[in-house]
Parts: sequence; structure tokens; C-alpha cells
Amino acid sequence: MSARVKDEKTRPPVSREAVVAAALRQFAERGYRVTTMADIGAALGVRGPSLYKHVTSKQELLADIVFTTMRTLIAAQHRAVEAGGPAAVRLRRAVEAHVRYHATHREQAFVGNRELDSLTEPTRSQILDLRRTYEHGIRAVIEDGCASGEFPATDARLVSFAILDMGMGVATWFRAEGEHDIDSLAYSYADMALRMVGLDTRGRES
Amino acid sequence: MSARVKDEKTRPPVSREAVVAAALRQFAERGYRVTTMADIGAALGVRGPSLYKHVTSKQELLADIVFTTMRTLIAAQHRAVEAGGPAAVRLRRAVEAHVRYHATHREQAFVGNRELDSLTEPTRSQILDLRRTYEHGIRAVIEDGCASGEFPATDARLVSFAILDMGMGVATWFRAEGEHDIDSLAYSYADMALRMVGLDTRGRES
DNA sequence: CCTACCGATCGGTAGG
DNA sequence: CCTACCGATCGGTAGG
Repeated sequence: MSARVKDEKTRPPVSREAVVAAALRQFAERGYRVTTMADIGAALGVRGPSLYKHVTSKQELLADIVFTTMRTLIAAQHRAVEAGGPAAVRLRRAVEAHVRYHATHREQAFVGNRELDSLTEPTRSQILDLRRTYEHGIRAVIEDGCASGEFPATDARLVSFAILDMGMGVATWFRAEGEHDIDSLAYSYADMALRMVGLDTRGRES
Repeated sequence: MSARVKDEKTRPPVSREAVVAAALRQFAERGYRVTTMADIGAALGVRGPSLYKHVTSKQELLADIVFTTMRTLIAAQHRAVEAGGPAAVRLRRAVEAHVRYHATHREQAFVGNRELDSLTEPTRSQILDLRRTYEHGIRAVIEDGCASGEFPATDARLVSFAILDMGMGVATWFRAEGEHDIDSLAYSYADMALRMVGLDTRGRES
């Protein structure tokens, strides 16, 4: 009945990464503001104040999580797009990367979206900038496809929002134990995205 | 420099609806937990404790907002679907209603999504039930279209999630002053939804 | 509708 | 990594 969740003798050493991981889990399941430093410590078998040996503030924990999330998403999108090829191929790869991240890093994506307003300045503005960069990345592919005539004319901004939003939604309902495996999920979402820009995916394309 | 925002003499009478409206605005812009009863009162020109003449708790304010939101959405979906007709027509009307609500009631939709975990039981479970009902409503239309052969075979559950998620996203970025008017926005989203179930919207359908 | 206030919570620091 | 604790916040009640 101690406040410690784990026995001192068997407790693994506390590291910054362990603190961030415990914070992530609790921020995702119960929210940033409701989670206390004591809660995070308890998950690691220590008291709240002990965490300050590894991090400087609770806010820093949240900032770490959302920065890592956005940098990872942007890097994945960059890899998806850089190889070039037809716009349809680049769009498929970018959407698959987007969906794959939101399915495999549900907690990060969820926290990054829901706790945006829990960030203090200037972190919040920096994150919003990264999100804009990310949105512009997928929009550019759509605009390419429109400009080359590959995609029927569409409102690239609207479609990019719709594609990103539906992919972000995956983080809210996807469960690894569920009926969908991640590969077919990513493929299906990319299919939907290609249809949204006007392509018939039952035919020849990628 | 008083804590009151409005002068006592010109302040309109405080009503329950006024309290809910003020709470909605602040829950949307700053979050449920950060908003204090004193904040809500200040927006109406009164002190925090005075609000308890009109509401019984802060939690009740949130519950009022999310229940109204879900009931309104479900009623709008019901109206969109009840007239019958081809599945493509029903799907278009349901998506248009969905998008229209999220564009015109941004704050309600935003709070209803972000603050789900700020609800205490049993309210939270009741709201989750209403959300399931809503999702099943649009999924049923898609399944109808698949069963009748009107839509090419698609995973109805997946597509219904994607369509609802992209519509909910509208609440996060839409601004009435922006470049899109609500009618064309709703139309475009319904177009995308029809494409997602495999229809070619450049042709004959609705 | 007000002031005064209770009770509880929590991030972070002091000082081992 | 701990206990003790400070300072501040806030929902809700008492009693006008």
C-alpha cells in the first residue's frame, strides 16, 4: 500500500528517457494537467521531487514529447517525398508514412494534438510552425499533381487538411490488437487520399 | 481595473444560457481545467461564486455543452438521412450536415473533442455512447451503398472513421472570415466523401 | 450577487 | 532519492 508502484530493490534505474516515457503514457491517458509529478514518479517507483534530477520541469517533459513527435513526422514525410516520381506515388508514400506514425505512436500523436494549448510560449508557437511546415509538405505534393495535370483540379489546401485530419484521427481509435494491421491500414488510407484528389485507384496508378 | 469586465449598471442580466455561452468560449480558447469560475464570471461582469445561482458546478457546464453538441449532431444526421433516396444522396447530405455543424459550431465541436477526458463518469461514458451512435449512423449509409452495389466494396468502418475525422478537423482550422464559405466547404467535403467510397463525382451522381 | 474563507491540490525548492 | 514545506491556485460554501 506504499505510494511506490515498484519495490526499491527491483526498480530499474531512473533515466531521463524513462521519465519521458512514463510522462507520455500518463499525459495520453489522463491529460497533462491532471497528471502530477508524483504520478509520473510513482510509475517509476520514486517520489515526485526525485524527477527533478532528470528534468527541469513538467512543462519541459511535454515540450520534449511534442518536439520529438513533430520532428519525427517531418523527417518521415521528407523521406517519403524526396525520392521523387509521379505525384501520385509521392502522395501515397507521404500518406502511408503519416498514417503509420499515427498508428504506431498513438500516444505521441494524441498528446501532440490535444495538449497543444498546454504548451507555454515560445514552445507553442514553435510547434505550430512545425505543423505548418508539415502541412505545406503534403500540400506541395498535391499542388504538383494538380499543376502537372496528373490530378484533376482540386483545392489543394482543403484536400491536404482533410487528408492530414483523417490520418490524425487514426491515433484516436486505432488499437494494435484490433482488426486492422498497420500495413493494410496505411495502404487503405493512401487509397482514399488518391481518390480524394480525383484518381481512380481501381485502375493503373501506384 | 476592477476584476469586473463590465460596469454593473450596463451589465445584462446573468442567465444560465449566458453562463454556458461564456464557459463555452473560454473552454474552447483556453481549456476546461485552466478556465476558472472566476474567469467565467468576469466575462459576465460578476464574481465566481455568483455563478452558483445558475449552475451547480463547473463540471455541469461542460456536460451541458457536450450533451447539446452530440444531440444536435445526431438530430442533424437523422434529418439528413431519413428522407431516403440513393445511398450517395444520403451520404452527401449526412456529410454536409456534419461539416456544416463543425464549421458553424467550432467551439462546441472543439470542446466536445478535446475535453472528453475532462468529463467525469457517468457523463463520459454516456457521451461516448452518443458518439458511437453517431458513427454508426454514417456507417449504416455506407454499408447500404456497398450492399446495394452502389458503392464499390470498401471497408465501411474505416471509411466512416476517415470521413468523420476529416469533418471534425474542420472545427480546428475553419474561420468564418477565411477564403471558404460554408456552403462550398460542405459541398467539397461531401464530394471527397463520395470519392472515398469509390464514386466518380465528376459524373452523374447527386 | 457579494466577501470571506475552507479544504484540497500541486509544482517546485531546501537540505539532507 | 528522500521528507518537509512553501507559495499559489481554485472549486465550492457560508452567510449575508
